[in-house]
Amino acid sequence: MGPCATIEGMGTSGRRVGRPRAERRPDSGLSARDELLAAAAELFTTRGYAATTTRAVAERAGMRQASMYHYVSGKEELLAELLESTVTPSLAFARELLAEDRTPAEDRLWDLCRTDVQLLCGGPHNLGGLYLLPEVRAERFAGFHAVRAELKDAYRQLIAATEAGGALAKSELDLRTDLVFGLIEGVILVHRSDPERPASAFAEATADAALRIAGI
Amino acid sequence: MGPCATIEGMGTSGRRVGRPRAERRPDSGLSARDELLAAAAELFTTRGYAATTTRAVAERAGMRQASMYHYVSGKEELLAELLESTVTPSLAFARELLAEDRTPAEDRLWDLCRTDVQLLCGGPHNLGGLYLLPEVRAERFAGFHAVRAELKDAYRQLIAATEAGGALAKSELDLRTDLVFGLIEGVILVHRSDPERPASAFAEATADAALRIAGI
DNA sequence: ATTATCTATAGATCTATAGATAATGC
DNA sequence: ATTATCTATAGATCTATAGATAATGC
Repeated sequence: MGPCATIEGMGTSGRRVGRPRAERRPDSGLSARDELLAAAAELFTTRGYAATTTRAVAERAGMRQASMYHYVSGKEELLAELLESTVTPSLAFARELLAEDRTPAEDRLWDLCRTDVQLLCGGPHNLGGLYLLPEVRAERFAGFHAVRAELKDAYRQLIAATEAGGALAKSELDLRTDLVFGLIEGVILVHRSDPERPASAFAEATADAALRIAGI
Repeated sequence: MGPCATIEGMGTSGRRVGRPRAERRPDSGLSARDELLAAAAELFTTRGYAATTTRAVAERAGMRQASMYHYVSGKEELLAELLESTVTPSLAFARELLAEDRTPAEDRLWDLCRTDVQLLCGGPHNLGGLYLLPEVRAERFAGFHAVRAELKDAYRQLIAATEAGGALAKSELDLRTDLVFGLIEGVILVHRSDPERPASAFAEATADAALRIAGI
């Protein structure tokens, strides 16, 4: 490895292949694709998906509208990737928790709620807000929905494994699961309207509230 | 009043002034403006605001795109009116409850939660879903936000008036208010993903859950 | 030669207005 | 005469492609 080695995709140092950009900007350290994703995250969550133009995304990422197509096929791909990248860490954590069967289910449920809220609200752009976009229901994002459904099922399993949850009939268990899940998603909205509040304290309060809803 | 008297704005009977519509449809009993509002409600909640064209709204209301402008100034006016018409009944009910100071605050809070969920999820088009649209944050809809803030304050007052709420510090009271409010709005999302479930049972379960969050 | 970008633009919208038209009302 | 509608369209987008260009790599 010579002195020119760089991490792939990163624009770490001065000279880069290809025609220079029209407007130079300080190097963010992100790859062009990641800059597009970050730009899309901010614009989609604040203005909405349909209201965000490809020009707005590209220009915020520091390139011209047409150049975006060198990295992605269009807006849809950006949203699909953002959605999946947001829910995947939550699901990974949920799976770990499901496997820890020596820890009381109550504690694991609390942990999942707290972590989920923290992941959704803790990032720079309130990525959780993406879930609320009406366009997300489209067939195109079935992949995201599948992962999200699996996450919801993890909530259901944990609720069912608690002392109070073990006795519930199926319909009652479904209802509580929906309420807990609804609280987590509703909290995204609250965070959206007041992004100043620190996510960590908020996450713990939400987890407390979720346990109360679950009946513990 | 002769036999031709009709309720104003209603297309109650056969002969109407003005050029006939290009496509005749059975009379819905609604005024043209209300048909536009109903069409907008359905399209905005399902496809989103920005993704809904004036053509789609007008055509669903049974008229051509340009004819819409005879009744409204554009999409914004439709959304503004829908938002206000959705939150106003909730606020009216909240005010009634605040005045009933002989009823325990716990009971009134439960009632407010139940009624709010019922109003938001009970209608034909999940109007509550309008709250979630990213465009709603725009300055243009300040009127709606003012009413919504007043409703939230009613929640806060009721929570503060409960046994458990009386002892809370301000920051803790705010947090619980946000969590309760977040639950109500989150429930709209749950309802959106499963509109089959009867709103009434759901509304009561949500009210129960809200009281638990409030610490009762 | 390869790559990342640019500029330019065709084609497809979408909104809001202008002006015509087909009813009823008087 | 008044009204509610229509058709037509100008002007303003917005997306995605074609083709040119300005770097580095060999």
